[in-house]
Amino acid sequence: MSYNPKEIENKWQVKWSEQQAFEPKDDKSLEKKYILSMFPFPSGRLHMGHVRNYSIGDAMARYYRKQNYNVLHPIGWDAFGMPAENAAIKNGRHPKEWTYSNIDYMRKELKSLGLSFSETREFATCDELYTKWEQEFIIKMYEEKLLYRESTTVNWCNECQTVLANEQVEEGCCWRCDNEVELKEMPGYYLDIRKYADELLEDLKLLEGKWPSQVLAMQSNWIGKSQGLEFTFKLSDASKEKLGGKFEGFEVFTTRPDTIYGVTYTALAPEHPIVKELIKNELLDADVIEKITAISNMTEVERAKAGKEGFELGITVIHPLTNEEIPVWVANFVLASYGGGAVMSVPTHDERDFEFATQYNLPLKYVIDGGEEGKAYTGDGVLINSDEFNGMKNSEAKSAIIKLFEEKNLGRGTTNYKLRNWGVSRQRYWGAPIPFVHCKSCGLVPEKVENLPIALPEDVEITGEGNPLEKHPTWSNCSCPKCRAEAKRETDTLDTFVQSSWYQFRYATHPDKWNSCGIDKEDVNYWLSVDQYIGGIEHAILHLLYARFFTKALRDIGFIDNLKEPFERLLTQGMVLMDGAKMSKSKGNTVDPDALIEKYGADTARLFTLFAAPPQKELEWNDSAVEGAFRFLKKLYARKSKVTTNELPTIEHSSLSKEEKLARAKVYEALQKSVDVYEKTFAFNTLIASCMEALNALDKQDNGLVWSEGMYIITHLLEPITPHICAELSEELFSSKNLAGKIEVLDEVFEQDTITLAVAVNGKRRAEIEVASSAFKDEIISQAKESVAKWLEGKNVVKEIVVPNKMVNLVVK
RNA sequence: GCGGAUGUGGUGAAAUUGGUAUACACGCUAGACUUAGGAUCUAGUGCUUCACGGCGUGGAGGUUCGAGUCCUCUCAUCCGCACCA
Repeated sequence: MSYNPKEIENKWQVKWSEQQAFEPKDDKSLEKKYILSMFPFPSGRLHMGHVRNYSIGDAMARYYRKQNYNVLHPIGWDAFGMPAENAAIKNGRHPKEWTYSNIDYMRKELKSLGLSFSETREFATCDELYTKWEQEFIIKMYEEKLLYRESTTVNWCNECQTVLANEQVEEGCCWRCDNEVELKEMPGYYLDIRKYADELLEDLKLLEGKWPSQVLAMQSNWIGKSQGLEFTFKLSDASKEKLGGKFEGFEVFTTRPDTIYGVTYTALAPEHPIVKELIKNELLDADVIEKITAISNMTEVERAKAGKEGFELGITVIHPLTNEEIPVWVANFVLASYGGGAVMSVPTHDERDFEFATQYNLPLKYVIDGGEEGKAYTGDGVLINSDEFNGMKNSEAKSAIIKLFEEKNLGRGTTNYKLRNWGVSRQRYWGAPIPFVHCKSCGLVPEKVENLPIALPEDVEITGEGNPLEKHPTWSNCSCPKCRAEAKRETDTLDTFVQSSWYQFRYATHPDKWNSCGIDKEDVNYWLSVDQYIGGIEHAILHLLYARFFTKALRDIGFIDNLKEPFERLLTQGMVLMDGAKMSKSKGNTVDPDALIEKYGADTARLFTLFAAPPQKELEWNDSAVEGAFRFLKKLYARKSKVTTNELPTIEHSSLSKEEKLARAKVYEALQKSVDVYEKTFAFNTLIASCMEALNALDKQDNGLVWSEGMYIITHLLEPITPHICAELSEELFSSKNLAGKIEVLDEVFEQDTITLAVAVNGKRRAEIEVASSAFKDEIISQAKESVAKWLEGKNVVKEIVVPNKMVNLVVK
């Protein structure tokens, strides 16, 4: 009978499901492995990226399960989010119905790939039971002051009609719909991730060598720690008066306190309170007010593209050291959200300040020696024009000047981060409701924990205009949990990234406890951290930063014990490409996993995915290479007729022919390689190649015992990659004995009677010799010389190098 | 501009500590079997040369008996961040 993947795969998928073969065991004394592939968004159908992600994770999970580890390999659904609402708008389907029916379909697709997921630990993040516990965490975070509500400038996507977190803005555009993001002032809820900035940065060190360096670098840049001086510029008396006495001055931050004597102007962000005050009281020319307002209404991208623009505000501040009067400007490049929204400008030693100063003819004052006139000098040097600090190296002056500020109580050394707090409010329906109530007398009040979950109303109208929860006639009506007066429920929902920040703990929590707690500490102590996490690089900052933060926050508010990092090791898989471009529906260059499985079977799909490229690299799709993978499995299946015994045979190696010995050596080479591949390098492509080599070598001989041993080991090795065909062959040929436990490597198979050595003259390969493996160095050298006599004529051999088992190099003159 | 990576046949890619560069697969060429083949099998396949040979891991140097691998410089491509004071 020839290879029939459909029949085999169906048989085993049913069998595994019946046997509950992939459920983790409750016994906590067992050694565990937690293998996690990032869970999918239930978009409707699997794509090849999913197939790759889950094939990699499944190979690891199956490998460890076979080594008798207690393996947790769960799957679930990252189920809230915009696309569900878009489907509602487009096709009139309810987001909930759309989501759960997608899940049902995709669950079948996953099953058809033969993935060894736990079935009992599956959940969707839109399950009310999941929402319930998440809301409890949110309330606790509010009580512990990790969550707060404030009104500030936010990123607004008008297409999605919602606020976005900083991390969700890519080059000034919405991560979902690519619309340009606007800045808008509005209230929202924030998680204080900045409180953890330093820990998040420090703990990246724990992940070195375990996470891709690229991801570590990206996170480190994103956190963006910098050290410097923070101080207040006091307003001149006249300016104070002009502002009605409402401001004493404003704070600035600089990483270059050594250049402080070179300050010739200061600049404020258009959103700065002082600027707003000037506009409010019409203390600026009407056309200037108009222009500043125009800047305020620009998107970030527009501002960046616009080039530098600024206006003198007609107020001045006093330099804290020189007491000089310094003009204050407003400038479009000053960010409201960093360093207090104000900068001290030193055009002589900062490129950006220089450009602005040149444009508006502002004065220059050089304070570090070494540059040229008419240019900004950003290098190191000795201070000039800086009073008592003249002659000091600028690297030393940095700390000396900070010290002076601190002594005179003018300012302080401080650390600043680019990282901004995580805005988690979304003005959308399909998300977890933020469990708060607005009461006229009590203000913002968290819902009582016993009332959770605050569930979404089912009867909503989703039009894409405005917030469906806000427009719902009755849902937001409630009573205040504190005073019982009539109150209004919060209609914002949580960012979907909140759900994916703690799902790794939910999987680890035994399903029997899912009703009684969100996270079980003991279960988490046993299963976490995740031994191997696998997913796309696109989450390098977003999800992976949030999940790290959430882990630390949940620890600090008492929901988990002393866990530092959730993901011990991270593998970021490369994209699946077709014709050099990412597969996408709009480009029409997709491969449908269902069709692929229908034509070749899951094993071929999995084999090709792991064979075509190492997992970390991009994978270029190639239809005929898929055929090649299929051909190999057909061949493997056909060779079952060669097997003559149903167990691992004992073979007397020395009595074998050359071909038989070579075949055994190839088989054991693959076995030897497998540990490294499955546990360290994940270069499944090389393991598969070794198995192909082994099968090719077996084909060159016809010893039944050698064949039996070979098939026994090859099906053992490939089982994590192509589980169905291997399970089938193992059952039929070896009563599945080869799929339990380890197989020991036999060193004797690598021993050979003769060795082939390359002979090089002056490093250039000239000949090959065959010597007895017992041969002494002298014998080898004389034989080598003979083989390359032609190149030695008339020359002196000055050095002879023998590399054992490899080559001989003769150095001649 | 800053940060991270990657450059090896026609293609996807291999290559412990520096030790026979191109394993494995695709593609291609030729042949066999076939009514036929997008099936299967066999052989060949880095470039160059009639040949001996020469040249070959982006480029240029260097260290070494020996470099894809180590060092210096350089070029190209990809990814991320980007007026962060």
